[in-house]
Order: sequence, then C-alpha cells, then structure tokens
Amino acid sequence: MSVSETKKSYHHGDLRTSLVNVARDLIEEFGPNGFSVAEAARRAKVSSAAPYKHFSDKSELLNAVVSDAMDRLRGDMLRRRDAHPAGSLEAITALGLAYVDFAKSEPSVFRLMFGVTEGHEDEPALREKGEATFGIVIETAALCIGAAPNDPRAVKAAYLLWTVVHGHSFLSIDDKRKTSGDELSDEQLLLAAGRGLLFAQ
Amino acid sequence: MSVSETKKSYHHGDLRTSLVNVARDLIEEFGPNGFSVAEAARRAKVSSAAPYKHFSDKSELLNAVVSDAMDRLRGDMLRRRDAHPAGSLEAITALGLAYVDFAKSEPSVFRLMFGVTEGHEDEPALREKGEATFGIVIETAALCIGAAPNDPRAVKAAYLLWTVVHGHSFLSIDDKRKTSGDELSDEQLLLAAGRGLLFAQ
DNA sequence: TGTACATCAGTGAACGCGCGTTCACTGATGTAC
DNA sequence: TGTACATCAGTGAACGCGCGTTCACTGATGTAC
Repeated sequence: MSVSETKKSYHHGDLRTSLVNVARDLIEEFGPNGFSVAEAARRAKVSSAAPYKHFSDKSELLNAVVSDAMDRLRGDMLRRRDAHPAGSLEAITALGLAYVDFAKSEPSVFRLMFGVTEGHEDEPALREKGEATFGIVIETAALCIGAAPNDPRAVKAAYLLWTVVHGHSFLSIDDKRKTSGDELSDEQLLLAAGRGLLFAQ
Repeated sequence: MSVSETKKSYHHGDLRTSLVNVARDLIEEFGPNGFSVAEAARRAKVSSAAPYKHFSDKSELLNAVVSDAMDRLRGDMLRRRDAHPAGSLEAITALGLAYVDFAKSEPSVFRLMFGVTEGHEDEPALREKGEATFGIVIETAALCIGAAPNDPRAVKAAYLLWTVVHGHSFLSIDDKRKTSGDELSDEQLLLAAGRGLLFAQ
C-alpha cells in the first residue's frame, strides 16, 4: 500500500512533510514570529510532542521551511529563465521576476529566508543554497554581457541587479511601493534596471 | 533644578526617553524579537508596570523606537547630502551611503523599521515619515537629472536607486554580501548604480 | 506462512518560564489660596 | 510664606497564558528465522 493512500492506517503518513507545510501556512498567516511548534502540531492533528520525533527543536523546523522555500525559488527562477533565449535581457529579467513573484506570494517565508529571526541563519546548508542561487544570477549576467562567469564585471553587474530585485521585493511586500506614485509594472522596472546596470562601466 | 541634573530626586527624570533608549539597545542586542517590556523596565531600573504609564502597550513602545530611528536616519541623509554640490552625483550617492551606514550601525532597528514585526506598520505617522524620506530621494534625483520633482522619470530613477540602496543594506546586514566575491566599497557600488540608473531611459 | 522481537512514530501529562498587562496603592511634586 | 489638595509617575504583587521541551509510555509496523 502506498504511503499517500487515503487510509490513515499508518501512524500519520508523512508527519515531517506535513509539519513543514503546516508551518509554512502558519508563518504566512501570522507572520514569521507568530509561529509556534504547539500550533503546528495542533494543525497537523498530533500531540505537541510529536514534532520532536522529526526535528530536534523549533529552529530546525523553521530551517526546513526555509530550505524547502529556497529549493522552490531556485526551481522557479531556472524554469522561467529558460523560457527565454540564453543571454537575452529577457532571460535575466525573468530571474528577477521569479524572485519578486515568490516574495509577493509568500512574503513571510521570504522574510524568514533573510535573517528576520536570529539564530537560524548560520546553517551552512542554507548558506550554500543561497550562494548557489546567486551563482545562477552571475552566470546569467555573464552570458548577457558576453563575459566569463568569473569576470568581475559580471559579478558586479549581477550583484547590483540582485540589490534591485531584493530591494524591490522587500519594498513591495512592505507596501512601500505606492510611495513611488506611479504605475510601472515589475517587468518594466526590472527591464530598466537591467539595461542600466548590465552595461554600466 | 534642571531635569537632567545628577540627583535622582524626581521620580525618574525622563523614563519615556530612557525606555526608548534601553529598548533600542535590547533590540540591537537580542534582535527585533528578543525584546520584552519586562526586560526594558529592568534595565531602566523601574518596575515592570512603570512603562505602561508612558506607553499603552508594547507595540507603542516599539513604534516610538522606530519613529526616533526614522528621524535620525532622515537627519543623517540630509546632513550628508548637503556636504556636496546640489544636483551632483555625489549628493545623491551621499543619501544612499547614509542609508547603508544606518542599516549597518543599527541592523535590528533597521529591520524593525521595515515590517519585520507585524502589526506596527500601519501607523500613519510612521508611514508619513517614510514617505517624507523618500520625497528627499525623489527631489535629489530630480535635481540630478535636471527634471521637475514630479517628473515621472525622476520618480522612476529615485525608486530604482532606492531599491539598490535598500537591497544592498539588507544583503549587507544579512551577511550575504561576501557572496558577491569581490571587494567593491559601498561608495563604488552606489556610484555605479547612480550612473547606470539615473540616466536610463 | 507464522511467530517473536526490535524499532520507532506517536501519546498525553507535566514542567518551568517569562511574558504582557492590571490593580490598588503610595508618596513626591506642583499649585491654588 | 504656609497649608491643603489634586495630580500622577512609580511600586510590587498578582493574573492567566501559551510556549518549548521532556518523559515514561504504547502500540503499530517491519523483519529475522
């Protein structure tokens, strides 16, 4: 009998995955700080001690949520980039749009991914995932300006583009964007940034 | 006898100000979430009920910390901008450098200013302060490209610059910056961004 | 195929903790006469 | 200047709460023979 069958004959099925999903929902519902192990257990319909069979403590559960989110973000970015010609401005813009869309669709998880809650950020595994994702940006930027991936100009351009995308993501989910007073789409903004920053000396 | 005299003959002197300062220290020490009214009262050497004579609840105290921080940030920005010729690239870069320096010197307060803790962000007074600060950026960008302050090109350029500065601030305090692999100074980065974004079409 | 056993995911009760907030109070200060 | 009084910033004790985590346990499952 497969694990994902209707019958709950087994203990739970897959509590670990279930907890990660429920935790993500809670974080989106009540903010990065409105999350508790107790409430997650309640939603997963297990006792408050059950999560500790899968995670050594609260921060390990949160790390699992973040790790999963990073995987999905990286996947989205690659998928959307690859719908455009390699080396095109549209390709690198697609990376940024995936990033911004992710932030908008899971704002609290997005915050959690960036040091909002202290003490979960020094996980080497998470750091590596972040660096891998930035590597994609560098590589794509390099293709775009016809440089080698280790060319300092590519790294600089990629970093500046990342600041635009990251900053725009935060300002959007913080609802600070209306401050700008106008109605430019994300795409228009990122295309303008790409044009301005990729070919700056 | 002046209030700020050595003798503690008066009840406390200025508990309100004292609490705001102590709260800021706590936030920097333990992160935006490591803050409690009880600990603030302890540090200010008053009972745990005393803060409620000055703030109706915890979030009002936090708002006071954020409000004070916004005032200081805006002050820093104006002071440093005005050390450069009006309309120069250096002038608008100085705004960004003040912003980044603020984030680096008070990272947790900076986080608190941007929606980290839910439910304190809809204060109209805080929103107005934020908008006033962004107004300075728009005005300075407009001068820089020789446009009127309500010119959409100025607004767009100002917003894009803000995303760079804001994103770079967060990535710096999140310690994600080393990812970029190189050793550009904040000033070099912001100058490059200014050159690329102010004159983009 | 049947049985004995080891494993281990889940239970449920309990713990100690620090927190936010309230309450009746006190005593120093400022002020009206 | 002296006195009576109103004000109000602070006290200290207490509250109820939900949390993170531990513990001894149980009972379903997988596996060796």
